Amino acid sequence: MPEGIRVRAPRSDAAKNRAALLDAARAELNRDPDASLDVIAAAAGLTRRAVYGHFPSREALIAELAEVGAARVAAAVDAMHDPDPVLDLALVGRLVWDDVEHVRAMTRTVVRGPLRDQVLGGALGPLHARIVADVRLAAETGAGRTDLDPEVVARLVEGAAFSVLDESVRTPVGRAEGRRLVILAGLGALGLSWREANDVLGAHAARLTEEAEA
Amino acid sequence: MPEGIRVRAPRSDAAKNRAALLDAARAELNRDPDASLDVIAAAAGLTRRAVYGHFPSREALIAELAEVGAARVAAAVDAMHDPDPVLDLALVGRLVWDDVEHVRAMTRTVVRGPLRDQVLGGALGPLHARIVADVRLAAETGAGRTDLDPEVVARLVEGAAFSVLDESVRTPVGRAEGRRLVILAGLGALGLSWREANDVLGAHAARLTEEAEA
DNA sequence: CTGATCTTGCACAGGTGTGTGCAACCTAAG
DNA sequence: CTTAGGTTGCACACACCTGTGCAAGATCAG
Repeated sequence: MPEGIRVRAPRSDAAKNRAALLDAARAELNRDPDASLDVIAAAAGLTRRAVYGHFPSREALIAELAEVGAARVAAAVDAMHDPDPVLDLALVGRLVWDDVEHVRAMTRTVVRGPLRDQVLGGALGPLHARIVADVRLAAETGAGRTDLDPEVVARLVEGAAFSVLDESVRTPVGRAEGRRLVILAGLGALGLSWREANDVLGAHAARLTEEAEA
Repeated sequence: MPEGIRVRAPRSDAAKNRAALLDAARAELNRDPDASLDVIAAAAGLTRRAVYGHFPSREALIAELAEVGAARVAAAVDAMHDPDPVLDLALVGRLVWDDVEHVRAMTRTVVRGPLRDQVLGGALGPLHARIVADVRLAAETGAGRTDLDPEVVARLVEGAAFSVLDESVRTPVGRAEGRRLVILAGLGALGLSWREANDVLGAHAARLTEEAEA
């Protein structure tokens, strides 16, 4: 929606600075969820005042940050599927973790904060739907639990992932260990025994735990 | 430690107002974790200024609130034990839930906030130790998972309980349903399959899911 | 009733944060 | 080079919070 009559193209450094602001915000909010615009702008090599040339408010900045991140996750997860619901769930766990692992604290604050519904209901809506579908299919197949509503189970699965996120923020957890924990915790919430969960892990090591080829 | 020479007993309404402040704080912080002293004092029928007659600072108020709550939970949990680690874990889940169910949001903010370590390492330290012991014993018995460090499993079990707490804050969950969810989620994190978890629930319904006799 | 205990109401100091306005100043586009 | 696009640095207004001081009033103990 081009509203004003541009007599000249926007300067190229504008977009660059905007991106720098988003990057800086991601990094700073990853360290301190309540980082002020001042420190974010400084980290981007700009002034607080300049931020308002790119974003109407602090909230708008963070919201865009969250949406970009959510879109990234959604894209990463959409790139791989499996017909087996249990394996698919494990796969989702791995993909999400890989994409989020380096911005754990930031993810945590978004997912625990007021942006939660906006993000989970927005770009990540399809992901939730996929989890619910997997849970339901697993239940019908006999692999997953049938004692709880699939919607609730999906929430517990997601909650288990968030628990791992919490744990990984408190005590350092490596990338590989994080993957394993997310998958095991998720399958546990789905109703698998720990042996079954490990069987899944072992039977599909290539897709679940091994590093992607460079 | 009686520091000043009291020529007269303290007024009886002082203690009452102090308790009212704690109650109001519990209620208000249950609605808004960042409730100001102003609204808390008002809810207690007092002025913000009067608060400082009872507590040296806002932080001290909240800290005392958290410690009182933690002590309550610790006492409730200490009143009942079982030698079977799996059943004991389920029992702990039930007892904690019953004690916390009516202050879910408040509990959530304490447990997710900076007071976490102070509380979990303080009055609730023994509870964590008990969970770790149960997890370890369950692993040795063959009932619980052995693929993860007991300390990590304990964290996952606690995390599962917190997930249920989150879920119950978002969508209303009855007292009985909460109990069931906490236990099932906890045993799932321990490594039981959903059928095994339900078997435990069924075999000990009296102690796990039924209301205590009045 | 008397007086210590508590509460009130107001004021103030100090802090932190967001959002705006504006003149001066760089810097890239043409 | 010219000029619009972008940034700076300063100013201010505003909101909100905590913590304190102090005089005046209310309230309970003895």
